[in-house]
Amino acid sequence: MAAMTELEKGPTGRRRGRGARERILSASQHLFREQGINQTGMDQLCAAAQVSKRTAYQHFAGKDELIAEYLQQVDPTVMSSIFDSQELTAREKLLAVFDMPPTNPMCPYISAAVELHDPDHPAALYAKEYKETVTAKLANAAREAGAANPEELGEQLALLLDGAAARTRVVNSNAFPTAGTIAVMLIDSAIAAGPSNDNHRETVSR
Amino acid sequence: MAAMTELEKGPTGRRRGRGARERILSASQHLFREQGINQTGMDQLCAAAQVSKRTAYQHFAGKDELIAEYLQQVDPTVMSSIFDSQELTAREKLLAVFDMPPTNPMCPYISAAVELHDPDHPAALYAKEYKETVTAKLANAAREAGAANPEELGEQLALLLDGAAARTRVVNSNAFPTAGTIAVMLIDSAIAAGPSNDNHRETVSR
DNA sequence: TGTTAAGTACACCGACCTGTGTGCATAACA
DNA sequence: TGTTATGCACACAGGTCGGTGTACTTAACA
Repeated sequence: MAAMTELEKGPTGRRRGRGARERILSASQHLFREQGINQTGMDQLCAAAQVSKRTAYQHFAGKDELIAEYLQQVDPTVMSSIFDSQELTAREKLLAVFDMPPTNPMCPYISAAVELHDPDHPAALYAKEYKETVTAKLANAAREAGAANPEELGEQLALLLDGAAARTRVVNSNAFPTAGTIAVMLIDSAIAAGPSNDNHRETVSR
Repeated sequence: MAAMTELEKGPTGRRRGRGARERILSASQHLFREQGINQTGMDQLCAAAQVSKRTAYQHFAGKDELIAEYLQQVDPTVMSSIFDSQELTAREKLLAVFDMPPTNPMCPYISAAVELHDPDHPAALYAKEYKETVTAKLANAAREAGAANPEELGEQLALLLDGAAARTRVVNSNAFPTAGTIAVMLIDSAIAAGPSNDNHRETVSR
């Protein structure tokens, strides 16, 4: 509602104008997540961003392009607060991803892929790319933690994440704790099986 | 394409008319799954079902009602071919659910919940109900298999299922084998921990 | 054969959607 | 201060959507 961020008057500093683009993307974060992409019209979005429709279409070639940029702005660093943390051990990183939510309605990447329903849509391609990046980061942390098969563990944990997100949406209870429980089992089992002999942490493998 | 079922001329036997309702629901199974619910208009659906639009709206109060009935017809028995099987042990039942797909694009229940985006939509309520039924059946089979905590194992396996479905959609590779691998671990671990002492099969708990 | 329920053909409505065209205001920078 | 990119207000085009009204044919059953 009245919590329309603080850039209402625009940052006044970007380039020349009054930062309409930022407001549009900011509004899309709210509306696309809370109402869905298809349920949010450009008129409503422009009104919420306090931007004229004409301006919106000067910044974005069309709604599809806006959707793609919206999705890219959801988490541009791909959970770097977890994976680039200096304070967490690799094992703690693997578990931290299950403590993030309850984000709003659901993982925006799955939502976008389902709502757009076109695997070739730029946003759908980015969603896939994002998921693959997360999986790779999980695999890296798994390797660092000394897992027997880091790629496999990464894929498994990624699946748990997606399962928790999807299930939380359909059924109406937080499924992340359950996913976390399974994750602990998988991680401990994989680490117990070990990579062979040596270190279990501080093996920065890349 | 030309594979428009076999009831083109209608079953000729139902009640009086020519079975338009069945054709509509049959067409919705194809179109809603392959194109999505929002992307499928009533005009297209009626054309595919070879039914006049007027007739469609005499059978269904509106698109929402049609969606709900479509979803209820996807799997009315809730995987009874697995759970009511006489030939499968309880443990085999728990694993069999991961061998079903690759169904078309994705679990229709998750799709519906995401696409409709209204938790109170009749179809969304049914999706939730369906998922809860599956979870309960998994828990039953888990108890029958002698799992330490059947409810927990049921919830865990259900989460794996949803994760595999969602992930298969976003990333573009079949995630069910990975889910199955995790399932084996969880099941064996839960059974090893045992309910206490007695039987590991043929305990028809309901 | 006649009655009646079921289905048909097709034009049409209002709402909403993405996207434009145009003329005007204004903030930023030189 | 003047220039120019940036943004605004607003009407409107063209399309699609869900849903309806009307007058008709046809299939089922008595």
